[in-house]
Amino acid sequence: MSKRYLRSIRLLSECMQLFEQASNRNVRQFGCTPAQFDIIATLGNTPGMTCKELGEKTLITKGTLTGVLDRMEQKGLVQRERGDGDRRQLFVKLTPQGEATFSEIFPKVVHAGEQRFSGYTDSDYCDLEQALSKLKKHLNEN
Amino acid sequence: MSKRYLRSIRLLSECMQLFEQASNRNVRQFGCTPAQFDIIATLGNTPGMTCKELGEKTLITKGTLTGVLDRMEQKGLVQRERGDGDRRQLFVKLTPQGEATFSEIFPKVVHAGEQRFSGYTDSDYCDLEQALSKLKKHLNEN
DNA sequence: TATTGTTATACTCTATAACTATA
DNA sequence: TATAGTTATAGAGTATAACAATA
Repeated sequence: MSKRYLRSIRLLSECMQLFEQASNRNVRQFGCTPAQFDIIATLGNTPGMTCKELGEKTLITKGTLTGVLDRMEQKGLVQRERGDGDRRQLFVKLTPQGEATFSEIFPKVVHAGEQRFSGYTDSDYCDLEQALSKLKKHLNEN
Repeated sequence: MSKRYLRSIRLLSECMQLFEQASNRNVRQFGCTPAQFDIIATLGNTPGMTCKELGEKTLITKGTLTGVLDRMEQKGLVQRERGDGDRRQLFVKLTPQGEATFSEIFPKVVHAGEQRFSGYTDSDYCDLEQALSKLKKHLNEN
């Protein structure tokens, strides 16, 4: 019987869409596409990382990543550097301007999102985290 | 303190991505894009609906929807009809071929997704549904 | 005047595969 | 041979605004 499964998946997808729709609109108002914001948020507060690592964290495939990074480089948000070790790897990091964008936008986006959780109690968070942690573990294993 | 919020949102997004990545790959193997599958799944087992209604259910904006429906019409999956009532509205429904595609693909996609929940107990489902229902309600209200 | 859906524009993401350069 | 990243290609989704037909 797949009713139970469908109900859960539908709920998961509805929650994600409800959240993302508002969040994406918010991000775009700051002049970033969702993918670009994802990269800024991933690179923020790090010394940078290889394209491979960045692709794995953001789930953007390498061919796509090149294009996204090209546009961000044009906007002066990221820079690519050949590292000292393996000369096939490119090291991607935020430029000073990228850092500034991160510092300015990230807290605002987080704050706007957090507003939607106002009234969520400790135990609400706890239940949600537990249920989602279990789901994540399960999805990773199956 | 936004740590709690960030942790929950990160988990939500990770679960969704883990699930969607596999599901989208699966859907594409059947020759549909995720958006097209979304529309087929929404129209399946219904007499059809207006573009407006379809857009609301799938969260595809009207300008985009026209393009998606164009491609699906070309593939012979959907048809658009001017209704009897309000003559501004277009009624969208699956063609017989669209119905056949729905009947063939939908169960397979559901089944493949359900596989990843094998081992999920009744109480696991229960916890997940409760946590997500509460979240959905909350997101809708704030 | 407001609403339904289309058109037009410009951009962005996507999958995929072939390619370059290193290893 | 394998890996990191780019290039090339074709298609698809996105936001946005202007528009036609109808209400």
